[in-house]
Amino acid sequence: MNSKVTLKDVADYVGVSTATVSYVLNGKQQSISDETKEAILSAVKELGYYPNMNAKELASNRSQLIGVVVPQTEGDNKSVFANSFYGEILGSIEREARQQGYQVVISCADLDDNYIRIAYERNLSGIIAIGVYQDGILSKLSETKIPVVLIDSYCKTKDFDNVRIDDEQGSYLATSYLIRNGHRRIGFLCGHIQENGVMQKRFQGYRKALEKAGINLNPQWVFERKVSFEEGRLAAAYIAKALPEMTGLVCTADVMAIGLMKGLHTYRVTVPEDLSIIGFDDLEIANYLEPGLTTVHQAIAEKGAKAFDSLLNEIRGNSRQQDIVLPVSIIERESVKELK
Amino acid sequence: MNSKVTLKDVADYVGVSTATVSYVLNGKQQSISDETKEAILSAVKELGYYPNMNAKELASNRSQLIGVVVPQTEGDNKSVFANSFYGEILGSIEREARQQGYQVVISCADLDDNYIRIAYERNLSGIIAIGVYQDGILSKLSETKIPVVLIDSYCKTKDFDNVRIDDEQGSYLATSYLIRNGHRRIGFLCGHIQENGVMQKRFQGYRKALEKAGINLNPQWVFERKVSFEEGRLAAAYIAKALPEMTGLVCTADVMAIGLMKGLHTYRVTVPEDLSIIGFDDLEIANYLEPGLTTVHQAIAEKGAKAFDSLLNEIRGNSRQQDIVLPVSIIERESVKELK
DNA sequence: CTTAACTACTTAAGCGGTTAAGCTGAGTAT
DNA sequence: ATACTCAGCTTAACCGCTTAAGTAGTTAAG
Repeated sequence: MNSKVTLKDVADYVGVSTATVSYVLNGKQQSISDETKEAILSAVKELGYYPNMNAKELASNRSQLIGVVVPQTEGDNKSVFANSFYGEILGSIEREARQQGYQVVISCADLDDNYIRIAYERNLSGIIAIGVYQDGILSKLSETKIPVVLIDSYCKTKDFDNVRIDDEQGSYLATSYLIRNGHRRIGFLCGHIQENGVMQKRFQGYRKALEKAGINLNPQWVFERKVSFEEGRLAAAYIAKALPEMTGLVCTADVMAIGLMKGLHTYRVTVPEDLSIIGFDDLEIANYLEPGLTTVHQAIAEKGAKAFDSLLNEIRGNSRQQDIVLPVSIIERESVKELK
Repeated sequence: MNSKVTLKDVADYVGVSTATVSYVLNGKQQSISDETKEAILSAVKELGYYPNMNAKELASNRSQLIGVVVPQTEGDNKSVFANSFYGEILGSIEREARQQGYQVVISCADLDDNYIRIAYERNLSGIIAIGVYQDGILSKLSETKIPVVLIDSYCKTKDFDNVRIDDEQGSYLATSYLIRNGHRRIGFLCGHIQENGVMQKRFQGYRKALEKAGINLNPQWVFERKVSFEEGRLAAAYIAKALPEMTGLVCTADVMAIGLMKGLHTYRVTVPEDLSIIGFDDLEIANYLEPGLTTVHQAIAEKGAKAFDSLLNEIRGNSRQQDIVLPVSIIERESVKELK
């Protein structure tokens, strides 16, 4: 670990050229005698040589760096990583990347021109972007030819792989679950539908499930707010007013459902007696609430892992434009009551 | 954004040497006429030139990359980023870094030799490491001369800045709060004390507060477990047995307190009627539970921000070996009952 | 005995920047 | 007229590595 042992130092030490050392270290096609190989390898150990990645990447025009971009804010001013959903995705991407010898550079500042500049400057070999809903930036990204995989994105631009869950199905299952439990007057608490493709799909699922059961959708019972604990809590004021007529509610995010449950307490409405609630995401915390939150499960960590797999494929020049859809399922806990 | 516009391209376009362009772009001391400056700047725009960071860092031997290292696992097999405590710190570091033109490379694999290698290879200009309790690796890091700032670390090695809260004081406050509320038979649920400096300090605080109030510490009521929701839940079995004698409990992590509350439900013990609980960290979720979790607040995001500030100072060659201690305070919610 | 085909290397030209040192010509001092 | 200064550049070495192309020595084939 002595400062600055270079390839040249190793080469001199062994008495060969830097090219030979480079070939040995990178296992290229060149034929090198076993003696020389061993001599080089042990010199590397002895001298404590480590490659200079900048030089390596500059010379080879490849890089072992990938970027992960998350939205700047979701709901409030906190970093989105404070939301364990993003944290878990990030963690699983990093784990996969590390195993493959890649490092992860993060940015919590949305996918914007600034980020594209960085990706470009750093010669990132790939980008994973979470929750992008604007086509504009994607077409710019497309020009850079950097491999990109999106997570939970709904865009017209179809140049990229996309890993997501079946959002519509999730919402459909959630709504149907309430219906199966005897509910017919079911509300919907969600993020802003216009700006957010995920919310659009989930709204579709809700709509279709109602339709199939012959229930009219009541627009008064669709509550759009930002996605956060606090906004969920604040929604309680409006939702309480819809009671007792409304008996069930589909929430498109566990965080909103959790905030809501807290907020409802103020209005003395208890879950699930006065209102059945079903969440979405199955965050770890959902299992530790009282009552436990019945919710739509998605394999969060798997999303990250799958995204990295796809990215690696693209980096290696394989496949393109896949839409990878992970399954969802209902996790039954205690926040939904069966209506007789 | 056309592929590979280099400094040379800009220089040729304007009709000057690459040196001149470099001087203009980096604002160095060299005197350059305004005309030339403007010509270069507009050529940069026109051609869509972006520097190649690898080349830049190679030539200048500086880098705009910092590393953030978190422990591999805490409690269970999930990525620690799923714990919003770490997520929030990471987010705040990234925000600060971005504003200063730095990028953040993450690693969730503990601070180990492998990471030091990466730091070295990548020429990281600094490292922020969270929750390091082993001196061995720190002395190795010390040799590399890379600026390092630790967060929540308690190590003998005093070569580095350390940002933390007053853990002992936090625990002391928490315990005193229970005492002030009439509790005298107070338990302690914590992480493994031996392996974890933070837990040691918090245990001290608990001990001292009891001592000051003339209360004997009952070792039976000290529950050591891993720090996670699930381990908190599992602890309920043992803690329930200590009731009704024990009336209050200090938890050294909100996640444990939350898991515990869930677990206690199974044993039909209610909080705070049957047991008063005070947490530690003031995670966002603490405010959205029912009952709201009374807890020791720490400014999590600020920890990250302060750590980056310190790091930047060191990178710039200023100050060394500061111990930055952020304040703690009690947030009163509803999980503690006043005993008559 | 040539020639071809290997093996086991070396040479050297980059990759895209930085930066110390040098050069040039106009302006000023002597 | 001569020397000095200094603004405004240029030159070129270098950062540490990759890699196409070349070379020498051996062995096998014709």
